[in-house]
Amino acid sequence: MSRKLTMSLESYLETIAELQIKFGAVRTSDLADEMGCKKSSVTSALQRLSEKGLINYQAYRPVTLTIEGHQAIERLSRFHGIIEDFLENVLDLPSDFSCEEACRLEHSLSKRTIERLKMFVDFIKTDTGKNKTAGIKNRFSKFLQDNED
Amino acid sequence: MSRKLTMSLESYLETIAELQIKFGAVRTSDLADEMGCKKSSVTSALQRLSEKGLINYQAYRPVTLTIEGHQAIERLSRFHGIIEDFLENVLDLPSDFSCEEACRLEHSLSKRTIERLKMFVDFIKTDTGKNKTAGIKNRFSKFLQDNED
DNA sequence: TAATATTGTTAGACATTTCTAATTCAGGGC
DNA sequence: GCCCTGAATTAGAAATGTCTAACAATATTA
Repeated sequence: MSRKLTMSLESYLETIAELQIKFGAVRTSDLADEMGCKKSSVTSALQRLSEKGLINYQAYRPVTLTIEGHQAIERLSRFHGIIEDFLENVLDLPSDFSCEEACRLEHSLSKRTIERLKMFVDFIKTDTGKNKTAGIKNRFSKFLQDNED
Repeated sequence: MSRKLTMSLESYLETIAELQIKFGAVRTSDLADEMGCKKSSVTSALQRLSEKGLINYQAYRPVTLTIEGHQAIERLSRFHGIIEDFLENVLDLPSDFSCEEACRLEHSLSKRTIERLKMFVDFIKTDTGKNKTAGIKNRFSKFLQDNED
């Protein structure tokens, strides 16, 4: 079994982390609801995550993340944050959409692109355009308004 | 059979289009080389693309795109171009890397994000920062140099 | 043309991901 | 303690996507 996670398993792992914070114990049904799939699919995913040592899983019991599971999540959630920040605060997309889109993209963007994207967001936030009044973000907002279809 | 393409089939279709321009006829072996997979995987993909009506396929003969195939490609290659442009000319990443990354991302980014990204790249290209000398691109380049690790 | 080399396909395997349907388990009520 | 209900799992199917190895078709070339 390879160590690398598929997009699907990454999503399950993240959702486990979310629900753990939200509810404490994480049950199969909650995961199925949140992921929009059947419970049997969840069981299958849990078994595969368990084989990879990312969750503590025993049949018929709530699951928890292992240390390794938490580490895997950490990288993902950092990626998610950077992408969401870019979509919402640079591209000026609505926050709910940005979050959903980040959920997809965090599994596709390479580390290299992510890190550069972070640099760019940081840059945009500090850059004021030297004319004091309007930073790039404001000018882009105006640009969007001027170019509405 | 669903009409929607998977990432994998999208990649095969694009590669067929590329090779068609490059070589005229598209053979299984060329596809396998370009995709970095075995010929039998190509055959399997070709059969599925054929069922979806995207390519003209007959065993042991070179393949060509159908009208539907061309249409599918059009959307994808536009997406690819926008993403590559962003990576290379806004994030200032190397062009070969940008192309590879765009190949992955064109299958993940939503239409909405792509269109907004295009607006943003257009904006960056016109925005000169109002101080005549340095546009955003130049300032970001400088920012990157100042913040090297 | 006949032998050979290349190219392409099939068959069969395996992993992933999902579903439905059947079964098993755990906790609460009696 | 026994039964029932709901939660969870298994079994079995299907689609995708890939591989290896065996086989078939085509091309080359002697």
